Amino acid sequence: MVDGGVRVRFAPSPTGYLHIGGVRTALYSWLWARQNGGAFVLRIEDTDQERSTEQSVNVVLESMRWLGLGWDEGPDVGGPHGPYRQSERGEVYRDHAERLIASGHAYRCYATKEDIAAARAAYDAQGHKGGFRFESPWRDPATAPAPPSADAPSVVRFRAPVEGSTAWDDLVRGRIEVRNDTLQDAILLRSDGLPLYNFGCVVDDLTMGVTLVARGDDHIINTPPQILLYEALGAPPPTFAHMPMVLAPNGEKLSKRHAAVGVLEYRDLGYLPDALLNYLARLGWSHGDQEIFTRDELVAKFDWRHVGATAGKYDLKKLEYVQAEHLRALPPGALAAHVVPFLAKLGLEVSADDPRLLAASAHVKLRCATLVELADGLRYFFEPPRYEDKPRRKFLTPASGPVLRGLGAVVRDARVFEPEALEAAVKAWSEAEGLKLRDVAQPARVALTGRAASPGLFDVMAILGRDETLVRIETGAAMAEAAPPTD
RNA sequence: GGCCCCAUCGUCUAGUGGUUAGGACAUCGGCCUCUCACGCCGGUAACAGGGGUUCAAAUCCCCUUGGGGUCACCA
Repeated sequence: MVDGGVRVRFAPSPTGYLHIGGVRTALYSWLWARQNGGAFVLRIEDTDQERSTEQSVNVVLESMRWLGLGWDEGPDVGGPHGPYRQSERGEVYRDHAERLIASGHAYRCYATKEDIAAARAAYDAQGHKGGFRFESPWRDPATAPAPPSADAPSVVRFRAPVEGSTAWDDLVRGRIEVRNDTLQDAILLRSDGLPLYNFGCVVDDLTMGVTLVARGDDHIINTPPQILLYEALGAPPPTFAHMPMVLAPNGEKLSKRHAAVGVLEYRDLGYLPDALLNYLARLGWSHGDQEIFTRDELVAKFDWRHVGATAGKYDLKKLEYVQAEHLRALPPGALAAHVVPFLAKLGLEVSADDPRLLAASAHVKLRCATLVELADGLRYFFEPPRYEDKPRRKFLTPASGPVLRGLGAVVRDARVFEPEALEAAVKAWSEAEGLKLRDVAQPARVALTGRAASPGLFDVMAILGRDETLVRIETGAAMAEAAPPTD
């Protein structure tokens, strides 16, 4: 043990994007560390040189930063137990492997992959229904043959006990017990000297003083051999929490085929990190009937007792709902700041403190969920309307020409250019003209926004201002008058 | 197949022996209304099946069924 506090780690392997399912593991770990004033450690498990890339490491770091899941120790910030990339910890693994060999808990095995395949084939040929367990000739020192040659490649294997059983109290599943005779003599160090997952993981968690290991339940099967390794190294194992997986809506393993699974995709789609985290937190954990949580609430209220054991299906609709709630809860200034980059993508250079942006966002945010949608709904406040074909043909007809002209006059003469006053003036005028408000409002809406749906007409006018409003009504009237007659 | 895990509305879940089985998303009605939303009101909808234990079981135990994980010199 390195010190007394809570130490939790997130240990992704950099093989592409940071998966949404992995984020939930990271989140629960992070919440636990923050709630307890402990340390959150980020470790890169890159011993699979086939699949790990430097670019992927950057994706992981960038994803975690965007999510706001800050780490106290990790590959870039360092820390007292580094390095934090497994590829740089070869010495630590070799030391521990030597210790295990010296204490009799491990041995060198010279069997080749071919030897093992042959043993398996022979076993199967005897009509067994499974349960193959490779018996290395080097397991028993009394009968072990000499190495095939002086420089023969070898792996280091764990001398796993065959008697008894191994058990632990899982934080989310309770007690789990497995008979030791179902375990293999796992390879600790490959012939190239690199550690295999179960060994690297244990050595790192041990030397980094990790007190709680939270991971997906596909690792339940790895836990007994890991506990045995802790025992062989004379150290108490950490607490384990195996969380259920995140499945696709159809029950399959969630993958690219079902939805965006890379965290950064959600950033580009216009989701808020806090919303994504909120959704993920609630997928598998609950706090009574509460659905919407701020980040601080999550830190304060998270508990392992209410983490469920059932696999959850990823529900985009619910995510969207949670996202919409967070979007609406954002203070005007923060909302504006978030949407500015998305406006820029549309070619609109708008300042985050632009009064029109602040005002318009307050209305548009009630009609969308993501920042991409928000930016789209904001467009016509910052550029001339793009008149959509369908609403234009339906509402900017010759008959609405005079209506728009009349409306223009009312707007031009309005004493106070504010929503309530405008509404009162327009209603009074339309009643006097014998027009229903909707027969005025729809053509006006299309003239003003180019669309059939928008925030309240008078709010739009007020935000646009008198001059711009008049220009657009004029434009709309002209379009209406030039339109082919309807029958 | 062996080993391990899981099982409440379509989905996420509340529920820790006694509840009209609650909430949220989705869905379907209605209200509001200048459109679209928001909001509000209401409806449909679940304890996988079978045995036990108990005065009493969604809750505890067993079996069945169904789903999932894992059986690598991947993680």
